[in-house]
Amino acid sequence: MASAGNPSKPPLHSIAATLRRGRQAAGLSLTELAHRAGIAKSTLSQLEAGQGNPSLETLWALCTALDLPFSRLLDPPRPRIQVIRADQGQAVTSAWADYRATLLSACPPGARRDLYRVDAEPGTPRTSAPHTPGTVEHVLLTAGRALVGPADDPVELNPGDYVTYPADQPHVFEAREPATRALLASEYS
Amino acid sequence: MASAGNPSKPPLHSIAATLRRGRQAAGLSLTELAHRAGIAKSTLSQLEAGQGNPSLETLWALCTALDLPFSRLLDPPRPRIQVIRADQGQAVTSAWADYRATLLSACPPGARRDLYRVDAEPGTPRTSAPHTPGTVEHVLLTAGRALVGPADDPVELNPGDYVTYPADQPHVFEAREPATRALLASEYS
DNA sequence: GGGTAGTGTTCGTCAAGGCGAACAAATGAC
DNA sequence: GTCATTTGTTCGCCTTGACGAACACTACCC
Repeated sequence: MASAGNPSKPPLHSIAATLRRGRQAAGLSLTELAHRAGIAKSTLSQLEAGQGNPSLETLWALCTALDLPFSRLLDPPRPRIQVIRADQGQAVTSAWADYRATLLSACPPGARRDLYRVDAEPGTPRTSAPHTPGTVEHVLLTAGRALVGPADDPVELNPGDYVTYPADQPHVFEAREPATRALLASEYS
Repeated sequence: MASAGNPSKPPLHSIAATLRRGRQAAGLSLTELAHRAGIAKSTLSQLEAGQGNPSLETLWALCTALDLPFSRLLDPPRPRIQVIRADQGQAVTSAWADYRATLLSACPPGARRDLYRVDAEPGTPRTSAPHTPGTVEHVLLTAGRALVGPADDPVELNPGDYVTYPADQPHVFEAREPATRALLASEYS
């Protein structure tokens, strides 16, 4: 069968765009980033122009300098904040058993989602500094009550409620009742 | 200033191991894979030996030939069934607020996780046919009680308990109390 | 105006990666 | 046993990526 010629080209332009966005988000000049990464700025310039065929060392140096996970090199754009209340969302029901599954969020290609269980008590709200660019958080409240979301526009959640929001900006988790619990998925890639 | 010298090296040996495992899993000889990927077998040989500094084109060609997502190049092995009870797991606590986050599962590179909310009632258990190979499910029980996991070895869960198990084999979700709820993450790629 | 300190670009040089042939080592057919 | 065939390795040649200087350009200060 021999699929000898493989015409698939590496997504150079995606990588170029990712690098440029990453660099600008970090507030670095091309010269500065090249210096930190230990590569020539000419190399970086060509890369951001979507030209060439960079070596692993070059890509890796840029990733570490930008504090980007390597797998983040080829990625898409952004999402926004969204709430699905406990009684909302389109559910998939089972024909045989009394079972309802509601799709809260399909995972975007290439993304990674770490899963956390959160236990919080009323008092000082927990405010998080912005994570790396592109990070999105998902919260499903399982018990209690909480104010969750972007620091400047949080959402009140009751048990069963779900919210997703960009986490590359300041965000907050404030328990409103004792023994508040949630599942938190941090999506970052 | 000037973090000029960046001593961090690309994980060449991880990539080498991944490539070798991928190739052997596909049942390909070094010659055959090199031919399919359109690269010289000498190049591939050196790569699997953990030497050199491959170019993006080379790595990309190998990924497409092996049908591996690019981000999967530097990855560890596989998971199995695991339970983290409500009071278990190592938590990250906040210095200021009464907030505890427990990492349940870090997402493997290249994987995708769809998030579902499940509502189930006692009665006939819901049994699922095996999903595509490599699929893993994560369940965090939020209310009620349930028997969850591989059909031949399910686990009893109480609120706050977490379980993960391979879903490319028959598995079950059986509510043991009315108004049983859970978050289900389906990890499949 | 000139001078300076930034920006990101283009160019010539050099080292290094990729290629293909030649190689050794293991296996199977006869 | 010999002859094939396939395995993965090593080697010389050539292409090419990375480097660094020189470049054009802008902004700001004096």
